[in-house]
Amino acid sequence: MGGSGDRVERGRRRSRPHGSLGPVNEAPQAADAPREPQEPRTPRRTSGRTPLYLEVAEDLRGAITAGAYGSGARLPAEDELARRYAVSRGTVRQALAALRTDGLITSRRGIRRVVLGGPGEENAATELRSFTRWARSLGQEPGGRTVSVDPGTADGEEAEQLRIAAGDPVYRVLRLRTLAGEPVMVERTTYPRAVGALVAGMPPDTVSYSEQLARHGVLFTDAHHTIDIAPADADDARLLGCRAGEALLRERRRSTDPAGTPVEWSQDRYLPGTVAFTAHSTAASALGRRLRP
Amino acid sequence: MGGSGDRVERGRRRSRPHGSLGPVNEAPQAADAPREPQEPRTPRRTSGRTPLYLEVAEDLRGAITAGAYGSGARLPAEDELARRYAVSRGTVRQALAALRTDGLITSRRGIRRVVLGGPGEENAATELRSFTRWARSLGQEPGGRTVSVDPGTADGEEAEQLRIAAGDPVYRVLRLRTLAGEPVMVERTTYPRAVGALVAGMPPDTVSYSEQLARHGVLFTDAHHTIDIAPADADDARLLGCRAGEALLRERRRSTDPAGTPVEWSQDRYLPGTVAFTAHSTAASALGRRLRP
DNA sequence: GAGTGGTCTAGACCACCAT
DNA sequence: TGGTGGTCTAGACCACTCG
Repeated sequence: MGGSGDRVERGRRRSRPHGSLGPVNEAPQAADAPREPQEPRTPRRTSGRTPLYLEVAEDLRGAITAGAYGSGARLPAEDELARRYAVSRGTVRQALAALRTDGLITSRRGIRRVVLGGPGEENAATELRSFTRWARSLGQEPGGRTVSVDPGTADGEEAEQLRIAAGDPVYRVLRLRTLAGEPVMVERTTYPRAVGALVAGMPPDTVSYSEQLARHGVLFTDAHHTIDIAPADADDARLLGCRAGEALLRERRRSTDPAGTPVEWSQDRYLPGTVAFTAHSTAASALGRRLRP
Repeated sequence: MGGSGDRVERGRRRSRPHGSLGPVNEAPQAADAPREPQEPRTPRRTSGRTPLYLEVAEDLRGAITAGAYGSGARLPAEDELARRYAVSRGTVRQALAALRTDGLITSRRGIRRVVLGGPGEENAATELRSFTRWARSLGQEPGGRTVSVDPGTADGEEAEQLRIAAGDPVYRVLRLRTLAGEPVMVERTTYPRAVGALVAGMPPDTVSYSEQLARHGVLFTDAHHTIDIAPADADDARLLGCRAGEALLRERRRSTDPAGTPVEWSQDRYLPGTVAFTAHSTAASALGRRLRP
C-alpha cells in the first residue's frame, strides 16, 4: 500500500477531504499547511476492518522502505504524525511500536525516531510463518512429499514438549521439503492425538498441513524455536542427497494454540547453504543463546 | 523480586497499607476482599525509578515462574489485575505485553490470558546481551583472548553493513571466546573508525568491549542477526581446536546505537554442541528465514 | 528552555468467546 | 448475554537530549 487515499474513510464527524490516512510518503517537506482548529475527535469506529494503527504502520513502512526518509533520517515527531494521520498520539505510538519490533526504526527518549534500514535493505517482515507461506512470499514454489505418517506413543521428550504423558498416543510425520524442486529440508513433526488424527486424514500430497489445520480450527499462534547444528542421519542423507554425518542446520520448534496448548513439536533439518535464520533484537528481548543443546 | 511489599510506595493520594504492588503471587484464590470505592486515581509519579508497568510485569513474571498459576492456567482479567495492583488498565496491558513478548503468556480476544510455560520451564529471559553478560548470567565464567586488533580499510560487505564507504578506515578484532576455560567461539568484529579507536586503546585482556564502550557512551541498542552454517577456516580450526572445514554455527550481527548508526559488524562462529540459539515468535513478528545466506 | 519520547490515567466502544 | 481483550481518544506530567 502506498501513501494516501487508498483507504476508505471509516470515521465519522471527521471532515478531511477524503481518504482516512494523511499522505506521509510525500510529507518530509511539509510542516506548512495551516491547521484549522479541529473539532474534538471522537474515537473512530473500526468496525471489523483493519485497525487504524496497522494502517498507519503500513503507510509508514511503505514510506520508509520506499526510501522517503533516507537511512539514518529522523521520522516526524509523534505529535506531528498524529496530526497528519488525524489519529491520537496513542495510535501513532502503537504503529511505531510495530515498526520498532520489526527493526525498522529506533526509539529513544529525547530524540526523534531514526530510520534503521535503508531503501535497498530487505525488510525482515518476519512472521510466524509456515514453510509454505514463507516460500510463497518469496515467489518460490514450495513442494515436497510426505514420506510417512505413523501413529505411535510419545517418548520422554515428545511428552515433555507436548505436555502430555509419556506413552500417550501421538502421530509422527516425516516430510521432505523442496524449493523449486530442489530438496531443502527434512521435517519431523510430532502431533498430539487430536491434531494428528486430522493430519492423518489429509491426502498425502497436502502441501501445507498448517493451512489445512487452520480450517479445522487448529491455530498456531505462538512458537518457541531452538536453532543449532545436527548431523544428518541415514534418512536425512537419503532424502536430501547429502552425506550421512554432514552437519545440517537444525530448528526445533514447539507451536501452541491461543489456549496455550502445544499442537506441534517439530524438528527441521536444513541443507547447509539453503537458508539462514534472521532475527532482530532490541534492548528488550528477541534472541537468546542456550548452553548444551 | 517476589510478591509484595518489597517496593517503595511511590504514589500519592493512595491509601493502600504499604508497598505499591498488590500481592498477586498469593492471589489465585482471592477475588473476595470487599472493594471500598476508590477515590479517583491520579497518575503516579515515577520520578526516576522503575516504571510501574515493569514492576507489575516483574511481579507477574515471578508469580508465573514460581508456578502460582500452573501451566495452562488462566491469568486474572485485566480489570482485576488493575484493581489488585491499583494501576490503570493501560499500565496492566503494558506489563502483559512485555510478558507476551517473552513468550510467557498468550493473548486472545474474548478469553483470559493463558500461562504458556510451566514452573519447571526455563524462562527464555532474552535480551540484547553481549557474550560476556550472557555467560555471567548462566553462572559461567566468560574468558578468552584477543588474537589481533588491526586497522584496515572497509571491504564491500563491511562498508555496506557499517554504512560507510568502501575504503574507509576500520578496525578489525579477532577474538577467541571461552567458557570455563574451554574454547567456544571465534569472533571477528569490524568497528567503524571512531569506535575502533576506542577498542584499540583498551588493554588486550579486556573481557567485554561492549561494557567498556558503554562507559564511553557507545551504546548497543539494536541488533540484526543472521544465523547459518559456515565451515571452519584455518584460524578457526587452530583457535577452536577443530578440523578445518568442520561445520560451525555462525551468527552474523550488525549492532546499532540509538541514533541508528552501525557501531559493530561481527561474525561469530561457534563450535557445534556448545550453544543453541533460541527465539520466540508470535503471530506478529520474531524469527525469519532467508534464502541464500 | 524547547522539543520529544516514555509513562500513566480515565473512559469509551467494539469484536470475540463462552454460556 | 456477559465477560474479556483489542482499539482509540484525550490529557497530563516526566526524563532525556540538544542548542
